[in-house]
Amino acid sequence: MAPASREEELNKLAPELVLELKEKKEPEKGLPPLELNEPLVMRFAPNPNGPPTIGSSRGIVVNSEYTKKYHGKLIIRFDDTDPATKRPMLEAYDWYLDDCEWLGAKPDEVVKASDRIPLYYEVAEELIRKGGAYVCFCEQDVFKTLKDAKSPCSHREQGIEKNLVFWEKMIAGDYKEQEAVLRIKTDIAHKDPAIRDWVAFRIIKTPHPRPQVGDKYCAWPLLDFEGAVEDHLLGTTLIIRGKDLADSEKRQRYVYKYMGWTYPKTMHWGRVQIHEFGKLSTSGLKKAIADGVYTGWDDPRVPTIRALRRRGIKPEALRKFMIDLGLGETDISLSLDTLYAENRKIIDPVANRYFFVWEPVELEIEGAEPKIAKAPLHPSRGGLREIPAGTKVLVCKNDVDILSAGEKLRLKDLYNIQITNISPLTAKFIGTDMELVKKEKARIIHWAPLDGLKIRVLSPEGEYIGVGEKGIEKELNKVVQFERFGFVRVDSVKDNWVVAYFTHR
RNA sequence: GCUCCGAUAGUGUAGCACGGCCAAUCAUGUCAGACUCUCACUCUGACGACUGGGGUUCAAAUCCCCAUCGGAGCACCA
Repeated sequence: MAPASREEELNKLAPELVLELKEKKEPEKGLPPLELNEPLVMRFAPNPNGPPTIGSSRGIVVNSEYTKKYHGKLIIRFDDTDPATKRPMLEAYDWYLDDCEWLGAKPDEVVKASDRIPLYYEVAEELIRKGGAYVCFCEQDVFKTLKDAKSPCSHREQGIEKNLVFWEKMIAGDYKEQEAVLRIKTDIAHKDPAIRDWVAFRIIKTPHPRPQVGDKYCAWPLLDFEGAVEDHLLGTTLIIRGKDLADSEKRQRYVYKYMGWTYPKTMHWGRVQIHEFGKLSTSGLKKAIADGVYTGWDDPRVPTIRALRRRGIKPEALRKFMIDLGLGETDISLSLDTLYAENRKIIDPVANRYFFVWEPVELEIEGAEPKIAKAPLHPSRGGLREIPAGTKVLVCKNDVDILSAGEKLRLKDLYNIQITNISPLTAKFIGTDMELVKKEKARIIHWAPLDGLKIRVLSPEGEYIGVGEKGIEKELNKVVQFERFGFVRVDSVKDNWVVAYFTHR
């Protein structure tokens, strides 16, 4: 039976079933719905060792989307507990807050772990008293060998009193780096080696970059401990984290069990790799910027939110892009095309159009009088721009390269010409009507006046230098479309030069 | 070596907890056409996927097992 007639038949027999059929087909768009039996509290927890990247934006957007949707609370927590190897950048704290706000994800609460070290010390001490943690003096490789053999080290059962003494000495700074750590007692024979007696605190004598903290502490918690305590203290009810941190939950649950706390719900997502940027770590970027490979954290070739902003990507586009990715545990490798398509839908209706000629070539037109072209600022909204054309104009080298003598062309919004010579490039005026384009299918190219504005466009693929029509300088900080080139954001105007950042085609 | 995940079109995603509504959704992409004084936008159409093999079942993308492939953890990084 054909589906149509089947439905008809069913309609006769049981109309209510047809309705049900239609209803169930409607899919839930975007993020999966949450089943909540308590108020939602979520946190986004970056290490501010660089500015937020496109990857960070996924965390920011998804957390904020859920807390908005379910009237929850959004916390940003800076996990800045490593003053040495992943040293925080002082400026990055504000960059995060700024980019969050730009993304429409202003947090309800901001917490810096480096302000809260004493709280972690309290929990550590309690854990020691409960017999859930011990100070270990084993060298790293010695402990690893024991751990791999599922054997406890001699410090594991040294007793609570001793541990308390050692711990006091640890936080007092009596030990050197590498000399002692505080371990959480889990199950030394756990089948998963990643879980066995993990380190909660180590000694770092490098001062913290924040002047408020400086050299106040030399026993610093590791992520698993700091995160475990904070998630409880902050009342987090749902954690979304990367799959790479999935084992954290198994480790942290030991702390929660000792302390009698309830572990939050968790969700995970896979790694994201972006075709256009490849594998770039924050530390790798930092080095490349220091080496002068990139001009800074907002260089258009760099995968930071700041760079995207500078290029004219709108926050709504980035949000939608990230939400549509959903919450898969699969590692994904994606292209920014979808983001660009999303952004284009937003900017196309509002971006004014201008001519920009890159790699300009002079074209002399015989028989034409100087004229002022009147071109629409936008194809469907009102407004005209005026572009003066002399007996010479500039055209793109790309267009010239495929030209042959005798060819007829339309200079957009100006008039028709016929090429008389390629080098030097000359043409003659052959009229103004559109018949040429309509009937003879002549190509239409854009152009720029000889005395136009000098323009530099910075794009991920490199730099374009050329000339654009006057008026572009009035679009500072706006996104416009350079016709037949693409969208750009006008970044600066000075000394007769306009610098624009390429958005996308 | 040990331990965890995951696998739907080029890309991303829906469907998978409760097997039949799936001849598999949506977006993006590509191609073709329409519109247009832009190679933009918009519109129309086409293309394109359940990793493989077994099993359970009347029925499997969905449940089970194995294989393959991919990712991650086993740090005094986050």
